[in-house]
Amino acid sequence: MPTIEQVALLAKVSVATVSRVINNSAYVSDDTRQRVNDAIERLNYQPNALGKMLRKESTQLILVLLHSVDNPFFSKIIQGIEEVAHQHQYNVIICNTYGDLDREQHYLNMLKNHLVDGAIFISNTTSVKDMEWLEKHYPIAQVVEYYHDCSSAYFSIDFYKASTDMMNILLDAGHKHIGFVHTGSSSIISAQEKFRAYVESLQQKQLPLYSVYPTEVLFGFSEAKAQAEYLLNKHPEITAFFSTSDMLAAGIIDELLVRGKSIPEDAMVTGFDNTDYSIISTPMITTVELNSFDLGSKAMEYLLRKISDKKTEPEYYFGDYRIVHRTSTKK
Amino acid sequence: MPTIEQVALLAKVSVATVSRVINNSAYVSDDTRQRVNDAIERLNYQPNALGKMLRKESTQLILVLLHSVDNPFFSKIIQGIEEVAHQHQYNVIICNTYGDLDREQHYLNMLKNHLVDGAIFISNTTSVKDMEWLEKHYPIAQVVEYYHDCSSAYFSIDFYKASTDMMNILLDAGHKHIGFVHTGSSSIISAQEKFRAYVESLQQKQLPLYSVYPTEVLFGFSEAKAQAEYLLNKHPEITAFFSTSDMLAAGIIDELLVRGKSIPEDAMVTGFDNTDYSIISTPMITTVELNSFDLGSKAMEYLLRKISDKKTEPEYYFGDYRIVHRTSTKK
DNA sequence: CTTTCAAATGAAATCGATTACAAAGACCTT
DNA sequence: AAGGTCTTTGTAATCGATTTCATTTGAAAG
Repeated sequence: MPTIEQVALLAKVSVATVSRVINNSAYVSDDTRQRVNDAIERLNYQPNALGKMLRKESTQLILVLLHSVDNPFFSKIIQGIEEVAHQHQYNVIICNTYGDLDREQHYLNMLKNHLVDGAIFISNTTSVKDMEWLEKHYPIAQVVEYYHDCSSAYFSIDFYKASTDMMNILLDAGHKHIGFVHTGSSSIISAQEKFRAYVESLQQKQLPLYSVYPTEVLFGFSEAKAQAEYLLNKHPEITAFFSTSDMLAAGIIDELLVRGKSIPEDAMVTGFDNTDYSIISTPMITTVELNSFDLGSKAMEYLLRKISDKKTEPEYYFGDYRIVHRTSTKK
Repeated sequence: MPTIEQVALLAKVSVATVSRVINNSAYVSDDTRQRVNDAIERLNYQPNALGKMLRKESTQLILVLLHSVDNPFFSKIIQGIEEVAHQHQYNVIICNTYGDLDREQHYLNMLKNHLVDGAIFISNTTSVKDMEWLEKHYPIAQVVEYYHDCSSAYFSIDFYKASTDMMNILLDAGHKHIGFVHTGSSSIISAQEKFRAYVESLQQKQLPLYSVYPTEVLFGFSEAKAQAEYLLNKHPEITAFFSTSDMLAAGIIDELLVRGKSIPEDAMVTGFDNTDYSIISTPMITTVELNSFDLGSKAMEYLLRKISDKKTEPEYYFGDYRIVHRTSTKK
């Protein structure tokens, strides 16, 4: 592994000159430039990134923490982040936490140890208190999931409003017995807001609530199917389901079909996120589409501002969304 | 941002001693240890990772390059890699290339610049020649996709054999007109082997081939549906489809259902990878399940051996697979 | 009372780059 | 010819850690 020093030696110049050639940072005569480039070529020299980063006190690296990449919904967000990052010569590092605090802390050390210049949380496990502390010391931003009582910046959508819109579709279609299906952590803001919208929509019309207390199991087709089965056994009067993701909607649909119901005639179902699942499912699922790419890029742009100027004030952004009407609710 | 020097100053010891306390690497009296820890606490000191890495000439970082995290099939592989990596105090960095060579090269600089100790390619865009060169200079491994004429290690499955098994299911069910549907790059080994199995299975029985030349579009539901539509219009005699992924199978199924065919009575369809798509689809899809976690962990274990001993010989591993029989082929 | 060895600590080199500063030469200008 | 500017290069400090080597101290052994 050749170093800059060996290049300098071979080219018979100082390391400073080699550095100048590499970075094109100052006057170098054509002759020496040639010699240096030859030496670089001959030695197959690759500058050591660590040396550079240490000296520059900047790594041009951004950490993205998320539950797990296997949620396809996250993919577009990441693309948005990457797009902006690459435009500014930043590289993006994606790390899976699997909702495990230890693992998250472990990866967060990259931030604390200055291995990355900033971090974006797509779904956080860290407590509000720790987030607040991080916000004070490092450039960070939250995407989709966030803490309302945390001063750190976030880029999300108004889940309450979107969910209320969804509930209105079911209510306007005349449904009076609407079930709520959710699996996964109930501590995240999106889950809370969706549930709040469900509850308040029904309470305003004095309609009954049907929901199972969220299990702490992960977003799953089978879990949703099981919840739907449980609810339908207990309350056969249910004719519609509001669920918090497309995958769950698919599970509910499966259960309804097994029971011989036809959709949307006998029962309606709604999903969330407009993932591929909503198209693959038969019938296709009515769902909420967020501009996730936009959320990712907006967050990254903010982070860049924050990195270059520590005094940048945190921003709080709610992006657009639209409801995609499909067969699962459309007669 | 406090440095080790400021800690030393505050604790009235040398930086060497602070380092000893942090790393527990040599004799330190209880008294000074206490003082150092107090200073660390008071300054809220976090050691700078770059300094450490530079000196140690090891970053404990592994780069994972893949097309894009939005292919859920990759998720289990990554989990396998992470599991082993974390056991050995390595961190994993995931980077999306989107099949873009420039982007891949860009990320590969992390390897060339010694920012990571090794790399795993889950789906590579780099040419065989470049891979061969990388193999000579850095610890690398390939997972799932690989180059047969490249000496670098790989961990995959025998796609030809698995695909032949699949074809036999369709052939044994009596089908004589079987279509092949594939979208995405045809340069990857899995696509080639699957296609080879399709062709040879039919040729052995002197049966006709039905396939569209693969478009370079990405793995898509709609593209698969369009291909099925095209093939069925041209060759109404087709009664079965062998497709290279679950998502594609879902697209084909959709087209068949639109045409009023019932599955599996009128037509059969097979997928690949056993992703969630194969369960969500109605009917559920017969598919091939790989032990992806195992492939990931095996690759990571090899990489660790290679890192600690450059002379480790490359390994070539074919993992287990099993066919999951579901409604799309089961009468 | 010397010798020996372990424990405890610090000074300084080192990892591989960037960059401030200094200095020397070339080329004009007046 | 003196002074100024621009080009070109090198020396050495610096980033923040680890680690080698040397030194000191104190206790145990002879």
